[in-house]
Amino acid sequence: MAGMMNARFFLLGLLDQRPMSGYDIKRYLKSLEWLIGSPSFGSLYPSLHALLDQGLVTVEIASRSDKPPRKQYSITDAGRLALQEWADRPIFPRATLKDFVMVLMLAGNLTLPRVAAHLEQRRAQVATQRAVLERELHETSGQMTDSGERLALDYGLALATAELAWLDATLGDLAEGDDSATGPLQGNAR
Amino acid sequence: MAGMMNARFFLLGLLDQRPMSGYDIKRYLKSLEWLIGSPSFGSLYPSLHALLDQGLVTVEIASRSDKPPRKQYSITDAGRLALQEWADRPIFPRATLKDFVMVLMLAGNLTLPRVAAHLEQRRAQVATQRAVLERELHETSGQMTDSGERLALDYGLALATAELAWLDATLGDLAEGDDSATGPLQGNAR
DNA sequence: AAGCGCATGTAAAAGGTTACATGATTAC
DNA sequence: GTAATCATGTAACCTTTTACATGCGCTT
Repeated sequence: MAGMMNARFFLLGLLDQRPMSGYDIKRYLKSLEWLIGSPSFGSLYPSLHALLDQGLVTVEIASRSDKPPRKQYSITDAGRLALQEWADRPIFPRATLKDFVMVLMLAGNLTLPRVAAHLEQRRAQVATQRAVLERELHETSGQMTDSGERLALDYGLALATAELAWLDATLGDLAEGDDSATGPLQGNAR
Repeated sequence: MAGMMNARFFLLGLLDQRPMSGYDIKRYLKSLEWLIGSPSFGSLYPSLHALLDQGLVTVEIASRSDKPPRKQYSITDAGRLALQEWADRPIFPRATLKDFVMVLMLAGNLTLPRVAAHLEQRRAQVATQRAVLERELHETSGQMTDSGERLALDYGLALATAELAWLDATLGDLAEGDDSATGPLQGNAR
């Protein structure tokens, strides 16, 4: 699902929101398959087993009358501790869009300043990458090089610009509703 | 670099633009590492060897006076044929942003109608995904569910909207300069 | 001769996907 | 009883990253 052994921590974060079975997780993630992909059962179940072996989650077999029984996984105290440590780490330089969305998904477990810190880090990263793309585009625009490369650079530039706009707007919302109750987090999609 | 054995065809496409060494490819891809990631040498060199074994590329050792010698890889006729077949396949449903950028990069080797077809396919895919995200966002907005999920959905919505705008603008440019010489392909990044 | 940037390569380990196998329960 | 959905799991295969190993050629 993602390199850097992120996948397991992400699953742990989902289980911190509410206990779920493997099947539940798969369905839940289906709606954002486009952004982060939903893991295959062939990687999902072994990941849950690994978390279990590490004592970060517990299982409970939930038998229901009308449907086959399922295994409900719940996070443990040790799991919450490990998750906290993971979420506190700064985004590593080569983080992808996927990595960022995974952190975003877990924002509900984080304090507002921590969420803001993650957004700021992403902002810095995207701004840097945008500058790289722009420089590259200007350098290659002189010589009539490959049109495919120009297309790709232009596309990347458009996405980076849109992402920066969203980050700024969302960061603004966070600052606005700073310590007010639950925090509003209105939509900023244009 | 990407599942679906795409990586090798992508490399082949780069070599169709101009002969390069492994080191060259790595540097070339470095500027769009953010979008598609640049492969590690540990996967790059074996991929080139595989292309060589399949007869899709040839090598030539280029000795230069001032620097260590390098292996220049060039595409063969068989390689061009295989590449054509690959590029003609429609984008598969679960294609990621990365997959799309890889096709975009190779646009220079494709005819204008083919490029347009790829963009249209991507447009349809993104529009569908955008609708999924929007529905999900409205469904969950009633119940005060997790704020992280709302953030992620809103983020995805913003990106999808921006991508659709870029696709429409670029598709417009392609139609405009339809059969005029080299095709302009101006920038549409906002 | 030591160190650095260029350049290529291999092996071990990790992780994921595909395909297969299994079983419960409901609906026909 | 047979198909369909729900639900979990395993194994073979493929690819990638990580870490290491090697060597050329220039500079100090």
